[in-house]
Amino acid sequence: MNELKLIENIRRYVNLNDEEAQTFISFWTERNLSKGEYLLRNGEICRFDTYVASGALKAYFINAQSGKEEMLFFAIDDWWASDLVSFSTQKPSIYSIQAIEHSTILQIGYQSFQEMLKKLPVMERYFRIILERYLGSLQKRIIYNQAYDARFRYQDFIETYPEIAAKVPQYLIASYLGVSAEFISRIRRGKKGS
Amino acid sequence: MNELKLIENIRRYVNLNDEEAQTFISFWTERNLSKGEYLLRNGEICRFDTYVASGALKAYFINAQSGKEEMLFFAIDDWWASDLVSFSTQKPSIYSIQAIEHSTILQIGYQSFQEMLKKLPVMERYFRIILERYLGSLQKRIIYNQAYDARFRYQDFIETYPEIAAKVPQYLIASYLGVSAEFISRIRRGKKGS
DNA sequence: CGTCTATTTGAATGTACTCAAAAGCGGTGG
DNA sequence: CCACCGCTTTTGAGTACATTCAAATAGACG
Repeated sequence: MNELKLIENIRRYVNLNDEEAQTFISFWTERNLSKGEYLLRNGEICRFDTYVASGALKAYFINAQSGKEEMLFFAIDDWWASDLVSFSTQKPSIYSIQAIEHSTILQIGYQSFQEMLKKLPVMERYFRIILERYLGSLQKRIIYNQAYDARFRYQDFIETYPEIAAKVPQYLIASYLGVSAEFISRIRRGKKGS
Repeated sequence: MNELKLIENIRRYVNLNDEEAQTFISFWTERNLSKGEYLLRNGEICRFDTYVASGALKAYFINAQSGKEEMLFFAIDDWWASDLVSFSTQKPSIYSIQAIEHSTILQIGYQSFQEMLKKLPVMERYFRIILERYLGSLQKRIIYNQAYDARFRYQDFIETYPEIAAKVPQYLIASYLGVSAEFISRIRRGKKGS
């Protein structure tokens, strides 16, 4: 069931026949995370690539000065949730990933991932596309944070990611947008004339 | 000469024998850009991957509200300067890249790039590494913009990229850091007790 | 030198933050 | 079914970090 979700996702970007899909699936392991459980902790090496079949995760790093969590991204149903840099280089991650509700994930270890790519070279393309899309979203985010005010960014966020806005508490979205939770509240209150 | 610089760069990450290096080099074309010349304009498709042998380029996008340029990155000697997303997808870019001084670059077209990868599969690895490093720098930048104040970010910038700080006008660095040019000036003035 | 661009300085202002407290919401147990 | 608890959101008041606009300097280049 969950494997099919992942295959469906992949087939949006590359062609994969049923046999290849079967081979691909055999590399992955399903796992459940309860609320609050960690997928990865700051300083650890990201040893698995993780696909989120259902649930919600947050990736954040701790501000050394204020001690507060700064959100890097969210991952909900049908998204990826790994530190791609740490996974690819097998070096320690600079952030943590934690479940914010019960989640079901599919995982593949680093070695298996390499084997899988050898058996199914077409997947190189898929993962390059995923990487590029993530890159694009990071660029957009940098640009938007520089260029636009908190109100604009908040409204853009809820339009771009309505499913996340519906699931994730506001104070986490505030952190993602680089704004205080209180200010998001004020934005929502005075949103009439938009 | 400039080709050797690129080969040297590549050999920092992957092994390439002299024959492979020759093959690789044959795909690239040298080109000169004079100050102010554009490598890419917002809305155009990025048709070349570009290595900067010497000089300095800025990548920026125009804020629709204020009309101001918002810096996305700089590329100086021995760096890459392309919109990787636009190049890979062959879709229009959302930003522009322009020479801020006379620059010498090496370029490869989209089709040639694909052929080159077929002939030299080892280069897949190199370009994935470059992509990941860029990804890491974007993540760091997002985190730092959220977490730290302008003074900290400025000081981190000049420590991390002293060569850029030496070459690029302050008002462009200000834009890169998401700060006004005037405020950077004030930071520098009051930096005694750092 | 004069011109054009870049940087600095001043004064007033604004956007968003902090701290503290109150209100809302959802679940759990008596 | 209501009371209570923990967590999230809202509200208020005071404040800070950084901005804007305007003008003065300082640098670079022909």
